[in-house]
Amino acid sequence: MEQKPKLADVALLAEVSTATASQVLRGTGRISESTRKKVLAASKKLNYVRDGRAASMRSGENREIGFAVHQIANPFNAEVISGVSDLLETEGYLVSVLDSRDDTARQRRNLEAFIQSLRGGLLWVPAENTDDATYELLMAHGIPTVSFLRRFGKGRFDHVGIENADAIASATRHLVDLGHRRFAYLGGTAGFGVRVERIEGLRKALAELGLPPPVIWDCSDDKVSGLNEISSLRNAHPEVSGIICNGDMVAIGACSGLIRMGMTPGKELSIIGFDDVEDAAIATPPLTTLAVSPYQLGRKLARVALDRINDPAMPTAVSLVPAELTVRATTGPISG
Amino acid sequence: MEQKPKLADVALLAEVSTATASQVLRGTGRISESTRKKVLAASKKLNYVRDGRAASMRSGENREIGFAVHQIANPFNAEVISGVSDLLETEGYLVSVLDSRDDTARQRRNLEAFIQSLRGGLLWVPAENTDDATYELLMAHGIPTVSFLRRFGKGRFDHVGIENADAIASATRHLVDLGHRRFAYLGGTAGFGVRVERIEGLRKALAELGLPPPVIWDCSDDKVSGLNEISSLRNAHPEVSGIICNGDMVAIGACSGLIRMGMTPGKELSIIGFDDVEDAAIATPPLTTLAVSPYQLGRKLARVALDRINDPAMPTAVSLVPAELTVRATTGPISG
DNA sequence: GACTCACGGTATAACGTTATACCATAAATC
DNA sequence: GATTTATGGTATAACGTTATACCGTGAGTC
Repeated sequence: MEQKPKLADVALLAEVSTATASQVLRGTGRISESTRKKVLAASKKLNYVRDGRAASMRSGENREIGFAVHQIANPFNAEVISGVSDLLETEGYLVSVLDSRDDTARQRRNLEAFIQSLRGGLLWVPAENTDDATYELLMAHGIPTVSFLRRFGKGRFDHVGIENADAIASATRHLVDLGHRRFAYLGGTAGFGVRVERIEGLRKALAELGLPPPVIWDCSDDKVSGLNEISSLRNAHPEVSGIICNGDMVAIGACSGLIRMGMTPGKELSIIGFDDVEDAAIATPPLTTLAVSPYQLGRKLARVALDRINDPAMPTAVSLVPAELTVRATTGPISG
Repeated sequence: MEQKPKLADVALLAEVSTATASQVLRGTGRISESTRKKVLAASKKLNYVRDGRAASMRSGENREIGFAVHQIANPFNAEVISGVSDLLETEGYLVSVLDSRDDTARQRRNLEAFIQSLRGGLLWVPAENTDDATYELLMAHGIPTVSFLRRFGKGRFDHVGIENADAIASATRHLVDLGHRRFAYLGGTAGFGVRVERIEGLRKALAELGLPPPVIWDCSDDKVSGLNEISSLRNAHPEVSGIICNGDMVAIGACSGLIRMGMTPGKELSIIGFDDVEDAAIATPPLTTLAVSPYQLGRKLARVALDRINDPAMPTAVSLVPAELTVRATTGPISG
């Protein structure tokens, strides 16, 4: 196989200068139709692909966007990714995903390597307990960055997230209407954005209704944890009948756990998830949840990123999208 | 904020040449301890991060690896990704993920953009119906590539996959021992690697036992499809009692479907999945499946890629890892 | 004291693009 | 016919690294 063709090879074959070839391929519109054709033919014949590194270095443009998530396995994130890339791809960007697995050290390594290639932008779900230094790192290197879901500090980056407090308030009202009086919040680990806001919302909603504060029960946001933790929670707090979960996966796990314990979600205990991932509707029983459309959320995120890239001087902003209570089978009137 | 510092700035501050600064930062070991310290101090003080584009362009090295998958949402893939990046990160590589969503057009766009930045390597689960041109594209640009799971042509790229035929044979024997005589293969769409090999394996295993050929029932590899298709399959082929699925997700969906229809997986019908994703063990009922450790598979994949990168001249090879029958609750003796 | 040699530093030319400024030529204007 | 003005092409200098080849200096050898 021959050497990788470069612009000079194309120019040579088309009998023009590299400057001309470059203009044709970039479509500046300054080149006559006849030479345009020659160059395009030559490029095609040689199977030319430009070296994006060189191009980006010279032009200062880079149409690659990174999406650094805390957990690639999370189906919610997977749907967000679809929304993000559908929008960005139509604008000619390439979206690639980095996974920190909520490990700050891994996240740090990933971001350091990412920064080196000076890509066009970064969408970022910060890992839990991300330290200031990592934020400084990103700030210092001036890559347009949008934080997502988990917010840190204020006004440092653009942010796209969920109206957590409002959502939780509507879930609480729903359960209270069904007769529930004692609540727990299940899932998530201490200290990070969404969970803090949600618990705060729950506390406030209960206080306003004159009800006792909720039990807070930490665990990771996956099915297995939900399955395991629900029995401990039940044993420790038998008075609790309304459970609001940090995510659908924990909620689904918790429902499986209840079934294993011989109970029925929506009868002895009511459970509400968060997100409305695809599985929520087809779980047995179908899960009552706070629905945010992850796909639409992804599109919103992409839009914010594009705006930032196109106008880096704009003041940073926070966009919150609402979550809507979707009642299915895991909530019901209190029994006994 | 000042301009982004470059190597020249570091060299200036350390009072050495850029050549020296470069050598220090790369650790060639040719520079005296005293100047080494000066340079490192200057670099730290300026918060210098090298421009990876320029470095890669000049040196021809690029420690970024792309992993192009057909479906990022698939939990199996998510676990593979963990294995891949755990191994590659220890070798100083950055792994980023591209999602084709099994759409050949999107895959094409992604790969074209990917190639432009001339990264260090590509791990690739080809989308279904990937055309020759896309393979040519990758061949032509000489990026070390390893295909994964889905094989195409022969010997063009290194390949890492699963011993599909053997696995299916053991699943078949298990079901036959339980008394099942009529089989179906559920899930996957026509014409691609793993499915072809598995169906072939099933055909052969049944033929050797003197049993009738299997029913082939196509559908996408997700829960919803499994849930929906199982009833049509049941109606169309009431004689079938042993179902082998293309993946755990379809299998779990099919089990949910059976339950909705008032049946019990492992009684009227036996169902076997493939992969052993995390959900398989905690599904209700727990799923009998052909277990491949996706994490270990990922490490194997990464290993093969590294070997290829380190020795591009080596002849291409195919590595197959076995899948092990893991009996849980969705298979049982034939009833009636 | 002339010769070799290792050591540690540097000047310089790449890598493959694109932005800029410039220069022909032909057409248009008076 | 001289002057302006589009039009379409090109030479050249960046972008920020690293590989190569080179060159002092001082120590070691005979």
